[in-house]
Amino acid sequence: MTSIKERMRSEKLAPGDPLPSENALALEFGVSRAVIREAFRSLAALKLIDVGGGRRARVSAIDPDVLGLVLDHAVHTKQITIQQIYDVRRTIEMRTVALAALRRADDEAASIVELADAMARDFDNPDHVMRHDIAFHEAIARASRNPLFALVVGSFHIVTRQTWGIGWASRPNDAERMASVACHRSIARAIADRDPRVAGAAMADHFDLSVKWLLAAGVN
Amino acid sequence: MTSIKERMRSEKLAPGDPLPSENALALEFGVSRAVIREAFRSLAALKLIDVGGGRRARVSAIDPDVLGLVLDHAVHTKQITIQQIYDVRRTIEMRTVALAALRRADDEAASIVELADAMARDFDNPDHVMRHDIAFHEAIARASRNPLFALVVGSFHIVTRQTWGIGWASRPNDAERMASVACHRSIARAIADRDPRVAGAAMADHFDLSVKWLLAAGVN
DNA sequence: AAAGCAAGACTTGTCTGACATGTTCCGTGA
DNA sequence: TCACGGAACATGTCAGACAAGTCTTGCTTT
Repeated sequence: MTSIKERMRSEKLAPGDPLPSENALALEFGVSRAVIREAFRSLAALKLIDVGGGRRARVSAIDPDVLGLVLDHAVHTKQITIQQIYDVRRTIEMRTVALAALRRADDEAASIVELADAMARDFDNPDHVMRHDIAFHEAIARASRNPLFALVVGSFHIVTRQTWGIGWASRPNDAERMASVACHRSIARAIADRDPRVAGAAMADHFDLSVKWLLAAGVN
Repeated sequence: MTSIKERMRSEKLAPGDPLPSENALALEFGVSRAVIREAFRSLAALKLIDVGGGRRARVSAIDPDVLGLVLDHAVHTKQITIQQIYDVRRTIEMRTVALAALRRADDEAASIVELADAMARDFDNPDHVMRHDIAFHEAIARASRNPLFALVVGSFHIVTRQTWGIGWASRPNDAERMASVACHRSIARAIADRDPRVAGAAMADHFDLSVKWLLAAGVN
C-alpha cells in the first residue's frame, strides 16, 4: 500500500486523475490482484482514492466523513465523550465564525442568513431544524475559506446527528428552543455585518447554551 | 461493511475485544471471505479495528495517523496549504496550552519542561530538536486531558515532519533558532507555573515566529 | 501438583482462475 | 453529424488452495 501511495506522489498527484487498473498494478508489483485490491480498499476507506463500478480508480478530494467515522467509533467505544467533542467544536468554531465574518462573500452571507431563517420557519419540525442547523455551521466553516476548518467541522456532523435531538428535547419549553434559534440568527447577522467580535460573542453564547442543555440531559 | 460496524455496536463495543473470524462472519452474512476481508481492511485503514498475523481482529483505540494520512494526501494534492494547517494548529494549540496549564499533573509538567530543555541540549542536531519539538506539542495536548485534542494535534505530525526542517533552515542564524527554543521553554515554564495567560501568550509568539519563517522560505 | 513444552487447531495473508456486472470508448450506420 | 451498439476493459464477487503466524490444549517433565 505504501508503494501505491508513493506511486501517486511521484506520478502526478492531482485530484481527479485516474490510477492504473488493478491488473496493471498487480503485474507491475509482481503480486496478485487481491493484494492490490486490499491496498485500494484501504486508500478508498481513507477517501484518498475513489473506486467504484467498472471504472478506474481516481484520486479523490478530502472528505469529512473519514474523521467523522473515527469520532463516531471513538464515542461509541467510550474513548472520548460528547463534552470533549464540544470543547473542540467550540475552539474551532469560535475561529471559523470570526474568519467567516472577515472573509465571507456576499452569497455566502446570504445563504447563512437564509439557513438561520429556515430554522425559525421550520420550527415545528425538529428534523428539519437540525438539518438547517448542521448546514448553518458547515456554511460558516466554508466561508472561513480554509478547507481544513471545513473538514473538521464537517466531521462533527455524524456525531451531532445522534445527539442534537437530545439537546432539543432537553430544553424545557419552546421559548428556550426559540432562544437557540434566535442565537443562530444573531450569528448570521453579525457575519453579514462583517463583525467578528459580535459573531464570536454570539457563537460563545450558542455553545454555552448547547452544552448547558446537553449536560442537563445527562450527556457527558 | 456497514453490517459489521452495526454488529460491533450491538455486540459489546469495547476497545480490545476480539471480533469473530473472517470465516465465521462470511458464513453469518452469507457472503464469501473476500467480502469480509475487504470490509475488515476498510475498518483497519480507519484504525477502527486491529488485524494482523494469525490472530483475531480486535476493536482498536483511536489513532492520529488516520487524520494524519488524510492531511498528508490533501497537502500533496494541493487541496490545503501548509499555512492553512498552521491556522488550525494555532487555533487548537492556543486552547491545549491553556488547558494544559490548568489541568496538567506534576509529572506531565516535568516531562514538558524536560522536552524543552532537551531541545536546547541537542541544539546542534536538528533532527533531534525536531523530535523533541513534536513530542513537546504532543505532551501538551495530552496534558489537556482531552483525547480529541491529542488526536488532532497528533495528526499534524506527519506533515510537520516534512516542513519542520524548512522553517529551521529558514532562520538566518543560530540566535534566531535559539530564540525559538527559548520560546518553547517559556511555554513549558508557564505550564509548570499553572499560568494559562502567559502560556497562551508564549504559544502565540511561537506560532507567529514559525509562520513568519515558513513564509520567509516561501512555504504557503 | 505445577511448570514448561510440543503438537494441533485456528486465523490471517496470498495466490489462482473464473464469471457477473457495469463503464468507457470507438466504429458503424442512419 | 449524431445516435446507437458492441467490444474491450474494469471492478465485484465467488470458490478452492496453501503458506505463515498465533493461540490453545494436552502431555511430559521436574
